[in-house]
Amino acid sequence: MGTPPDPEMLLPLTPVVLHILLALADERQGKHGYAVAREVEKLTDDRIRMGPGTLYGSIQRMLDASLIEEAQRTKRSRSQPEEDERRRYYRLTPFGRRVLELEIARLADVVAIARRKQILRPEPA
Amino acid sequence: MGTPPDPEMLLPLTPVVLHILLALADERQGKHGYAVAREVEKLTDDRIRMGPGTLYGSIQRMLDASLIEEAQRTKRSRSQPEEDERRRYYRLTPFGRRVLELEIARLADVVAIARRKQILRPEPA
DNA sequence: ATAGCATGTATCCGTAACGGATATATCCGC
DNA sequence: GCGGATATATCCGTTACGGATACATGCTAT
Repeated sequence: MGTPPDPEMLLPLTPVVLHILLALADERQGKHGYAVAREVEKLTDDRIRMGPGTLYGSIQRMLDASLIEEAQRTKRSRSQPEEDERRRYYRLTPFGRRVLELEIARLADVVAIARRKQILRPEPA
Repeated sequence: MGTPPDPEMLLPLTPVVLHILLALADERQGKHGYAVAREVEKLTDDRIRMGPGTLYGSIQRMLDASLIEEAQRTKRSRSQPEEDERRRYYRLTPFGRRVLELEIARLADVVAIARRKQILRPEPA
């Protein structure tokens, strides 16, 4: 029934949304919100930090846009039988994955343009 | 008197601000607002379009942040003695240039992270 | 055991950015 | 001199961000 959404329409992503998608990109099982925030800080060497307002507000908007979905809690091994009940896990939807791919391709273009205009010094090692 | 501003504090740039800086990056003489908008559309293959609100609002904010400055109108040759009086020219400040460099370096890092996570297909030619 | 801190989620709300609509004036080609 | 592209300016509704606050749970050291 719903018209399949055009991923291009969501571009450009905001930096926050991009980094959340990136933080979730290699975790099939998903991550919970707080872990996403820590991953973003780690990936960006603390240059991007997310307070709770930004984090949970963005997650809600991304759920609404079907970029991510809530994932089932995976059962742990006998050695780790219990897990923090408060956690809510999220993972990329296939749609979110495509949006991420397109956004990264767009950013690669931007960097290429900047190189042509000699914004960057030599090639990064 | 004024404390020298830390360029890192302005990052990450919004996509609009980034593209305006990029459009001005290789023009020492500066460009006028409307020409900036057309350059951005050209550079992004029409994926980013700027209406007047976004364009002039962003220019004003960038002036306030000292990322750009108004440039003197350059005298034209005898064969082109007159020029559209309405135009206002802008160019990067040294500070704006540094901010642009840092932002591009940051984006290059983001793309590199995405490659590590196998978001992108092979190397772009 | 309990105090203290990190973990974890949620909401509120002020500020800023975006972006369409509108207005107005000038330039250029016919 | 008409019409469309050029050029700038302002207004204002919508959205995203981001700090503050709140509150509950898990962990660890004394």
